[in-house]
Amino acid sequence: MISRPPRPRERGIPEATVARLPVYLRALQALQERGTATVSSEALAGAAGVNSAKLRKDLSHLGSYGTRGVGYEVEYLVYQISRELGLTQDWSVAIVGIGNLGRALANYGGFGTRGFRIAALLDADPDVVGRTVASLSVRHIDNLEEVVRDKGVSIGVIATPAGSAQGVASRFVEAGVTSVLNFAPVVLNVPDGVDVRKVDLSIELQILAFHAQRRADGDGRDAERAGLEVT
Amino acid sequence: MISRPPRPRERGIPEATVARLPVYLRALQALQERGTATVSSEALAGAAGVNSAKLRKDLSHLGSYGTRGVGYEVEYLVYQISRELGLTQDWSVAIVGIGNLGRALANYGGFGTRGFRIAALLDADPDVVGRTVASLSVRHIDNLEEVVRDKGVSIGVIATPAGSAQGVASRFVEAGVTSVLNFAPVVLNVPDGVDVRKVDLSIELQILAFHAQRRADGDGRDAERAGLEVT
DNA sequence: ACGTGCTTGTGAAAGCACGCACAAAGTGGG
DNA sequence: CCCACTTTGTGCGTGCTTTCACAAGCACGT
Ligand SMILES: NC(=O)c1ccc[n+]([C@@H]2O[C@H](COP(=O)([O-])OP(=O)(O)OC[C@H]3O[C@@H](n4cnc5c(N)ncnc54)[C@H](O)[C@@H]3O)[C@@H](O)[C@H]2O)c1
Ligand SMILES: NC(=O)c1ccc[n+]([C@@H]2O[C@H](COP(=O)([O-])OP(=O)(O)OC[C@H]3O[C@@H](n4cnc5c(N)ncnc54)[C@H](O)[C@@H]3O)[C@@H](O)[C@H]2O)c1
Repeated sequence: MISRPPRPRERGIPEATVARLPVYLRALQALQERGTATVSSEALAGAAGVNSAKLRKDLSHLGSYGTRGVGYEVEYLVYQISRELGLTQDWSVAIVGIGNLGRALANYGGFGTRGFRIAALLDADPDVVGRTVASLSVRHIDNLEEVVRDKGVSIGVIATPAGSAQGVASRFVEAGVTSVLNFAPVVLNVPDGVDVRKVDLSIELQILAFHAQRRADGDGRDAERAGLEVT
Repeated sequence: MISRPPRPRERGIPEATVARLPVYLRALQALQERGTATVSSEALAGAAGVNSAKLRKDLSHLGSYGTRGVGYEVEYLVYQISRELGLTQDWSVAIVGIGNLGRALANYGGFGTRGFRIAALLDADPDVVGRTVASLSVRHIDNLEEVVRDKGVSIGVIATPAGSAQGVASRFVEAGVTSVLNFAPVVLNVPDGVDVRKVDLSIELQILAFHAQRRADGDGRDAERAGLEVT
């Protein structure tokens, strides 16, 4: 009865699950490179640093891709997760702010391997504009709209100082970019329908400091509320 | 195996709150620089990009530091949050892996202003060891234990390639470092009591891609399921 | 054909997190 | 001194997340 009409249209994957899928994907790709054909939820959960029940529930949101008594076929699962995450298509990325961080990002080779193509680098500094970074010539920020259009940029990365970030974000939005990754330590204001994620190293350090202090405080006695763990 | 019957349910600020305190702190410091003396939960919440009820509840975990009818005294609140986060003391940070990213981190000035002092840079590459980066001479990774001891390092930052990250993490732990910030795209295995946080740019991009794809899929018709927001 | 053993997929329970809405508490004017 | 107004602190309902625990499903050997 249950024919095999693949049900890829499961709307509504929990946000928490979405955030873990990339982790599973990476673990699966590592297994794949090692030639592993199938993997159990227990083993994959171990590699991803999560509880196995959570892993199974997460995967169940994509469909029933496992085989009871056996586990999951690695290659098939890699494909399914990639498809769900939208990695079967290419995404064009523009980085604005080619300073310390922007250069590091541009030179990082780990993006291209996962469907993300760095299409353009932009900066406001005349000394930086025109220089070649990671085989790309840095364009002036004034060309943002043109670059977005011509290169089909769909993801904008902001690596400018905090003071310039909101302006850059607004221009991205104006140009039609609806996905933004922000490294500047400011809260960006964007209209509905635009997805902004931030990476803030200072905040990470402060969270670590909080836990470290707590550990030091309640020392000796009940220091067990200590570590979160793993990643 | 590790069952923990006794629930350590004592003094506890929710994890979600801890993650937002640094955001409030930054907003408060911006107000402080502008000379603002007091601020309402509504105004501060706006600056931090959160709901005002959430802000008030978060702050209530630290104590009753507001005045009804008036708001919060900026300076006092800055102090209280700083103290809670452990920023009234200095934290010594060591960065391992002085490549693209490690150099950007070392050159970033935004840490020192918040109680974090970059105390040492370490690398394994003979070409990198001995060079001066951000006024620090890069030490060889073999000196990790010595450096941790002599500089009182309490936070370790890992910016090495993925393959080296676990080894570096283990050495950090062995040397007594219980807080680790990991940029390498691997799940680190550490003993209980060690706090690891990860920053993974690829994951952020993949989450953006997921939402972007969803937006593109259900276009035109019900595109309202669209953007989150965050910052 | 059928039992054995292993692993998935998922109800159900428990725990968190969020945000509304409002009483309590403080300010300032009259 | 009292009243009108403002803003905090929080009780409570709602929905999301995590985890447990186990029936159902599949492979394989007999
Ligand atoms: N470097 C790090 O490790 C690090 C760590 C945490 C956060 N950050 C944040 O990342 C951002 C960048 O850091 P950085 O160290 O690379 O800074 P940086 O000063 O080295 O580089 C900033 C670059 O942005 C360019 N720029 C400034 N205004 C611009 C505009 N309006 N349009 C286009 N380009 C503009 C500048 O010309 C410069 O090249 C900052 O917001 C910083 O707070 C950096
Ligand atoms: N550059 C980026 O923007 C970026 C973005 C996302 C993730 N990452 C991750 O950050 C890490 C570093 O990236 P990168 O671009 O700086 O790489 P990189 O190759 O430029 O630098 C890595 C450095 O680590 C050193 N190293 C290697 N093994 C070591 C060891 N065992 N002990 C000490 N040092 C060692 C190398 O000598 C090198 O200097 C990688 O894991 C990468 O995946 C980087």
